[in-house]
Amino acid sequence: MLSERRLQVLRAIVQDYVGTEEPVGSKALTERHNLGVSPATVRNDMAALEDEGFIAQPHTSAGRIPTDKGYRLFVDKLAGVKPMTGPERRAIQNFLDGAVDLDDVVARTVRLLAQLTRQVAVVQYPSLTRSTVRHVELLSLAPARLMLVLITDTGRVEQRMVDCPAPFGETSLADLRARLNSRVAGRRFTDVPRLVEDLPEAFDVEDRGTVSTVLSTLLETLVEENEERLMIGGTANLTRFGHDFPLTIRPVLEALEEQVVLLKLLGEAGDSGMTVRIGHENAYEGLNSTSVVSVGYGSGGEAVAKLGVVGPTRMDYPGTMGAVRAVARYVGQILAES
Amino acid sequence: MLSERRLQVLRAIVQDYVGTEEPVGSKALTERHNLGVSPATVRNDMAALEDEGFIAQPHTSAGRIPTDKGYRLFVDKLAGVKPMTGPERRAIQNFLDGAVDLDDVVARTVRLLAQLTRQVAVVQYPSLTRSTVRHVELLSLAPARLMLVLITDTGRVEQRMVDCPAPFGETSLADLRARLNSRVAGRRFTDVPRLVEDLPEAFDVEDRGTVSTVLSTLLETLVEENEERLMIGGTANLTRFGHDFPLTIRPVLEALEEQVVLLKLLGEAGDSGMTVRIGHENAYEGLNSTSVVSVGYGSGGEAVAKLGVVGPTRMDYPGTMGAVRAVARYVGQILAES
DNA sequence: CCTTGGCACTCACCGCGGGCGAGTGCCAAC
DNA sequence: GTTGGCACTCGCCCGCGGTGAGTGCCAAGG
Repeated sequence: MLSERRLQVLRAIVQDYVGTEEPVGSKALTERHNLGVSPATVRNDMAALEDEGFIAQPHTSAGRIPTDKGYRLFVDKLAGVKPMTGPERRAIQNFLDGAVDLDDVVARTVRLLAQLTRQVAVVQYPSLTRSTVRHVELLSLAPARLMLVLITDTGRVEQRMVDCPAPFGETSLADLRARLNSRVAGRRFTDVPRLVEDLPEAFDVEDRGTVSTVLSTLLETLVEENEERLMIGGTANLTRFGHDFPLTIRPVLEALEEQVVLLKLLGEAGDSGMTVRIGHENAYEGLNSTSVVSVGYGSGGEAVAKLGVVGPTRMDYPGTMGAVRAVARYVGQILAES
Repeated sequence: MLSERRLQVLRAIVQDYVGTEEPVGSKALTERHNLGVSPATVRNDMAALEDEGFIAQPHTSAGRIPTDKGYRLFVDKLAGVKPMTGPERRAIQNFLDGAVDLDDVVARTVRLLAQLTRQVAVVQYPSLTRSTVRHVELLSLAPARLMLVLITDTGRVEQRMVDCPAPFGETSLADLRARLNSRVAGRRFTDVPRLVEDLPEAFDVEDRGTVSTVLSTLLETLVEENEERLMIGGTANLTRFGHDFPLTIRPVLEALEEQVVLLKLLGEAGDSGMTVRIGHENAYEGLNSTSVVSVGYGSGGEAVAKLGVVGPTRMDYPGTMGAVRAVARYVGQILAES
């Protein structure tokens, strides 16, 4: 176990390195933080910290920089979450309050997060699988062609074309529409399959094929994973990444374009509370020099999706975590209101 | 007027510079292209081209690189559009054929363009203002709350909530739905205002307020400009931009995040045929070192939106133009089929 | 008048070597 | 356990000359 002071030293190293982006030495440390001990003592502590793998030196006889493990300790034990200031809070709220629809909420959230953290923001659309059905609508486009429109409680709208095996009359359509809604409106997506299971039996034989087709399309829509869309923003902040650009930035940009990767990344993060993945803790190789701070958000107490930021491992963790948490909270409020 | 050979020299310079990314000198030119003249002659020609502002040298006694004006001449007079090869064509078609809905078509198009050109791709969603109405649906969510769903011929779906001034019965709703569709289905957006103008008069006095509200919401949706969304992709290709990264790449990333800027950019491009905007021809400052190649695309003969790529002024214009044109053509086909 | 070979000149690039200084590890003293 | 001293390491900066690609100019030849 590390002594209290050594933890202080680690904290100081992380803070300085995050501020200056340069390896920090023993002398500079004692000057900028009043640790109450001499550089020599700090040197001993640093040697110990290095032995334990919390810090490293890029070259012999240069200062130390934190390792992923060092950041991990810092985040877990040494850093709090820096709360937003009052003005910041108000700014967040004002900015989000102007949103007109779900797309706009997500878009604004992305911008806001990117601006607050000066990093790349990622916001997942409220997931279908955890929300409830507000309404299901069926439109007849042609005798044997329907459009299925699904409206969720988060304001999201999904539509699908349905090619029917047989013509489907207007009265049957109205009937199906009514029965369907009476069963699923207000219910959670996960309950829908069970609720509509026996629906075809209520119809004439010649309509059952169509009803089944409609139902299976509906169920597909509900589970369809690629509908877990997300929006990203603030990629311009990647230019503040470091000095050795092209090599660092390229894989990150590539990862950001692969929504699949990002979704998996967010999915791996814990379901409750804030998750911080540091450097190599990220499964995806291209993000080995980045940290991902993410948290779930939702309209009620329950998280329906996640949002977060991607930035260099050398980031201001307390500030970033504070911003992410605050934004998630306000977005949740906005969603609950609408 | 420039002699034929001088044009050849300019073409050779552009081609070599695009290939090597390095200033090209007189000797290298004569070696790599058989111009039939000696380096000395080429030097004279280069001096003339420089006087005219088509090329410039970064430092005294280095090779020449084309100026924006030089690229302009190259594109206008010297370069053709390089057609896609057979295999490329088939690959494009295969890739796009797999799309399941409009979002998917756009997403695939972006990926495809980015991959083919190895640059940043921008695809505008088919614009509402030029397409036609396929169907308008009205759903009653609550006694005084409706949802308006607009389906376009390009497969796009827009929805709006409508708060009614007074409760609106199911029969009135069905009536409105029927009348509305019989008037606007299959019509162009621009014609809709005229077609629904007198619709409220057909209803009872107590329903007219609601009908008017619905209509104005519909009209708003039709003209709403911020619905001109677009999708971008291939930003990772920015890392191949040049050597002096951060400075070049940052403003471009910023521009790409500002959809407004991009939309204006595409909007400024000519309505018919392919448009190439080179370097400072782009109004937006951040894109002064990039060229934008764009073209309209659409389901019929008419363009309903634009797509294109953003890349360094030093790009392979014939190849890029070929790819952009080919993709636009195939996307048009896909849209026409669905 | 255009083309060509020759020639002197410029200047970016590269590799080398020395001085500088921040930072370290070790040690003896407190 | 802490501190000051001290020798050592090594990355960084800077100035240096050599090299070579490329240029502009000029005089000779078609």
